Amino acid sequence: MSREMLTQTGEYALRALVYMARKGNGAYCGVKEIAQETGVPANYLAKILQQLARAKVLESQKGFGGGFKVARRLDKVTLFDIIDPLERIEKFKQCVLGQRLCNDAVACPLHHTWKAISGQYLGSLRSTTLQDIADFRSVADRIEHPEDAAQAP
Amino acid sequence: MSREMLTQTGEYALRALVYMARKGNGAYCGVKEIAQETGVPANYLAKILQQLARAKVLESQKGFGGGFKVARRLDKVTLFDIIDPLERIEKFKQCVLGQRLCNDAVACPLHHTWKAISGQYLGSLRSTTLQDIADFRSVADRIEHPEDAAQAP
DNA sequence: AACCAATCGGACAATTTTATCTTATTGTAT
DNA sequence: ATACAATAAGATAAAATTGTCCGATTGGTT
Repeated sequence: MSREMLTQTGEYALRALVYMARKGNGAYCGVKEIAQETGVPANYLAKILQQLARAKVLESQKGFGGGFKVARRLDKVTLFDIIDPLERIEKFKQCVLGQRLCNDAVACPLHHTWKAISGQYLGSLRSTTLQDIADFRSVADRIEHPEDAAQAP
Repeated sequence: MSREMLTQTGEYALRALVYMARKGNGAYCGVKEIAQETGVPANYLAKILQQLARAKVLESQKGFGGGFKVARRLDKVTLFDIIDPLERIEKFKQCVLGQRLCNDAVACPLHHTWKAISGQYLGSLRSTTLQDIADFRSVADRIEHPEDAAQAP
């Protein structure tokens, strides 16, 4: 059993959702458009987005003008919400050395190290929202468009 | 391209090396013995240990009484040394969102989050040695054998 | 009502990872 | 020298992951 931080599938999902979040308007996004813009294989992306729709992270709409859109407010969707339905994140809770018994009291030699690492990983996933990402401007961006940065609250 | 913290292969390697480190004596360990004790498939383990021997982390000895042993002092072998030959760890340096350009100045929305996460991961791998692990006693151990713990320096 | 765009879902194909098996070779001990 | 224990190495198989294709279905538009 492997401990992926991010499978290919998870990365594709992030790319797509980040694209959708940054696009901003509440309209449905077609799979083709997202695939085009993010470089993700369209058919595979469709499957991934369908899974996220089943997990209530996205809403899908069939028919003309249909597609996918984020189902909740952007600040209510964490990276964890996106990745969890696609990968078995519980795998991080299992003992790295495969010991049957491994917890804070009876620990394998790597238990604490591993707990710290995976804790930070999962913590970051849970505390970062699509809103954070949509708002993000890189240093270069801020230099080019200084008026957009550091606005009053 | 997926970002594994630890593939099955990597986990097997850790289990085996931790077993060897904790066994302690400088003798060669047979693959069968290690496989038995760690629950790793013997033939597959052989392949993994051979890779680590090629990477100079282990030494192998053929013939009667042969097997594998750690090639350096335990405090000179980090977890990174063990995992690096088996997985492509550079994958952590690549942009999570697949952007061609992504660095501290021109960053993708996840660059900093990801850099922190992977930084802690790689840091832990580089700073934890087999010696640390061989020395490790769990809380329960220390209660059972208090004389072994907290000895004078 | 008929049409059309787009998802849905299942089947299938390719690739990568993991695992096994078999044979050859090496090196030590008797 | 011979036997034996154990690695080395290559071929192959199984499983999981990733990717493709296609027909069915849905739902809005004209």
